[in-house]
Amino acid sequence: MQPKSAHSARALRSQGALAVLRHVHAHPSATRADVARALGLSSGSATEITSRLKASRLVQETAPPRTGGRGRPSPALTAHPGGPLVCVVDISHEEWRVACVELGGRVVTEDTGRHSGSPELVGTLAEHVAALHDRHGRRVRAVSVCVAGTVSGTTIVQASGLGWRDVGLGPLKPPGIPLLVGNNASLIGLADARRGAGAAARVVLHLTVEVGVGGVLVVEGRPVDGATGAGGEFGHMPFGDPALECPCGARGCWDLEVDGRAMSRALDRPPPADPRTAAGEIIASAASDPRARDAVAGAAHALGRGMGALVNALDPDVVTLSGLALDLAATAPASLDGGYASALMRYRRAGPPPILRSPLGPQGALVGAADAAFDVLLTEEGLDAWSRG
Amino acid sequence: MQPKSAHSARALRSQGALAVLRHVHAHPSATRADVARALGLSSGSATEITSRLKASRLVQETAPPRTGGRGRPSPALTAHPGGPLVCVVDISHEEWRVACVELGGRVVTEDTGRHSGSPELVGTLAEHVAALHDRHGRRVRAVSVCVAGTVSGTTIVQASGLGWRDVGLGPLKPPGIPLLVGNNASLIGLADARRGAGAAARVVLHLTVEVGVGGVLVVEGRPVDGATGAGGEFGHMPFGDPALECPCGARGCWDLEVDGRAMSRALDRPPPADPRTAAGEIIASAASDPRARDAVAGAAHALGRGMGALVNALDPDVVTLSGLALDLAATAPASLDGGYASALMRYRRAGPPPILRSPLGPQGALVGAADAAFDVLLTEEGLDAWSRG
DNA sequence: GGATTATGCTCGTGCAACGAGGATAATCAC
DNA sequence: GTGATTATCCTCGTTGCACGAGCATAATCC
Repeated sequence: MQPKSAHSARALRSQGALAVLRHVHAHPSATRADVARALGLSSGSATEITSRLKASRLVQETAPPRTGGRGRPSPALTAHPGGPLVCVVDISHEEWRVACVELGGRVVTEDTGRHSGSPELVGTLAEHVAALHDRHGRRVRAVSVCVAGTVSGTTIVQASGLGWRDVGLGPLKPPGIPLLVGNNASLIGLADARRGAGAAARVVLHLTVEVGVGGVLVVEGRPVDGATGAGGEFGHMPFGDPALECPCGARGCWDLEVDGRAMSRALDRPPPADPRTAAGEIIASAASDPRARDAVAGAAHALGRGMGALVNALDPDVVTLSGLALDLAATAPASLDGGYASALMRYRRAGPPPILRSPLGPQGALVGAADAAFDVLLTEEGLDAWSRG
Repeated sequence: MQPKSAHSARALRSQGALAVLRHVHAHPSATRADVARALGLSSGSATEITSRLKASRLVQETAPPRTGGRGRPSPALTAHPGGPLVCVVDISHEEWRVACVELGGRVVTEDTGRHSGSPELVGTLAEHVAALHDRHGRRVRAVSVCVAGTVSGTTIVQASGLGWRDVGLGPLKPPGIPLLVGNNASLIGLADARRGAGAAARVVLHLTVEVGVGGVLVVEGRPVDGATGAGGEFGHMPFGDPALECPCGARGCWDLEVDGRAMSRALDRPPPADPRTAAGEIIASAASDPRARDAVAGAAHALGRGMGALVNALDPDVVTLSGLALDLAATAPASLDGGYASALMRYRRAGPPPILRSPLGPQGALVGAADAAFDVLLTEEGLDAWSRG
């Protein structure tokens, strides 16, 4: 399908404003002069566009940040205090978070709590979302959910860590605003590719290990997340032992080779109820216990092998890691590199894509989810809708 | 990396023309009214834009195609007879082709020949390209090469079918115009996703089998071909037997499970010198020979399994097939489907992405290579360069 | 406190597209 | 044939966005 260039006069009209707004979102510390330079705008245009954006309650100009440089200081463009907000919901392992994020990615409000894994959590979260919607009204423009599991559209089709299957998140959607649902690995990857270790690269492959392995390919800042948002479920490629059946229903999934389940198996332990915690313990004990060290090395090797396979297939500029993958890489770097090299096509071995560590912490997924939502809002239609109100 | 919106007044100015030109390229039979409707242009704008494009020798308006419909007939927009051309070079198995393709994808001239597999072929092809460049002068705006092998930038790093390794295609580049090199599977996939079986889908996974298996993921008409153009080398993911070493240097490559080498192995035959031909013969003999039928079924099953794994990871709307994959699917459909279903995550099995047959024949790669080049030409810079001449 | 440097604002200009209204070119019905 | 119908095309005045030159402004440097 050829990209249908949505062309119209209206599209042209808002393009300058849109470009500025996107830049402000991507570079929260940018000054007005920075933006003008980056976008190739004349100072006259910058004046006009920013005044329009200010009038629309989208950005504000704050006092110059006193850089100590010469010349007239340039005001910083930041999110307007009455500007659009994204409500981000994070459903992970044993915790949930509901936050409001403004343009630029700053978290404005955040609620957290623990949960037992019951799908009734969805109702609780819906109440939190509704409360935020009531409080901020029209300012809340989208709800973006980040889930530790496989998603398809707005449904969680499988979440090994939570024990959920086919849980619809429709109840989280307030009427009239979009609901987005994404896998946490994909969203961390998105944030990392844009604002973290992958920021300088055009094609970023991000991988994360928690329960199983996931990730995403990000090309020029756009996540390659497939038809339903399930793209990036690399953990269910059969890089592993064909004799092992995965909860997903397939066999030999890579998932089963790299996480707490794999390491427990290598130690002849029963499958852990909580693979995430088990993995953390085994990795921690690797410093003193040779058997644990071997188990970690095995997982790191399997991670490296799959990484090499994905590099062969997807040809990224860099590979970035987060979650337990960072611990595996730190604890057994030689095994990871060995597995990586062994799986790469020969021609790649001389200069393989570097493996970088994501600097984003646990907030990464939140920022990614907000970014995904702002991608929808920072469009001609999104701006139109905002201005009409 | 956030997409750096190349914003400028000049960008705005050419947008309408660009949108029209892209539409004409994607829909060669479109009338002027079609284009205006598809792009949401007023008839006044359409008049202005087309007259500008005609003046720039980019399109011409031909006599209305007498559809027999009511109302005033609308002229058809087609490539200008003095418009830009792309020189396409196809290096495949035992043949080469050098063609000129105009806007819209029509092949204007075509030379073909056979070759022995010697890398000296590059020099011969360079002469053909140079001859076309002399003949058409400035009209030739790009050279786009389609290779049956793994490419990185403008170098063929490995071509099992040709026996080449690290062959640079720089000599094919006339000075001052861009040289693009792509893998034939990726380019067939691009053409198929835009103009073939995948035209209606947003996310298309294309797979082709010749010697080994290759393909590409195409999202909204854009190929996901990685940092160096090597994206889509799915054949070198370890879905196969870890004991087998691939010419690429890795082990267990999927490549080795689905082509003539795999089927010969299943028949206890020695590795064929020409796996493509061997595969054709074995598939042909499957009608009468049960052992051949089993060998074909094995390859089809392996193809299906890998396809399922890729669907898990990439989440396409549809999967399209070309090359020998079509023959495998036709000869052993149950094995293909069985392998596919077995590798899919359970939640996908109820409604898996449909497997479609590519209607594009051997011209597919040519069209894909031309499309890839026109993607570069149908940009603000490309149009600027054309107009300046 | 003046020189330097960098940025912001004003204002006239230009371009691309819009939209309404009339002109044009085919088919259809009789 | 001839008029009705349908669909498209062209003309022209208007609009909105951005440009760019010139001047105004606000910091640091010496």
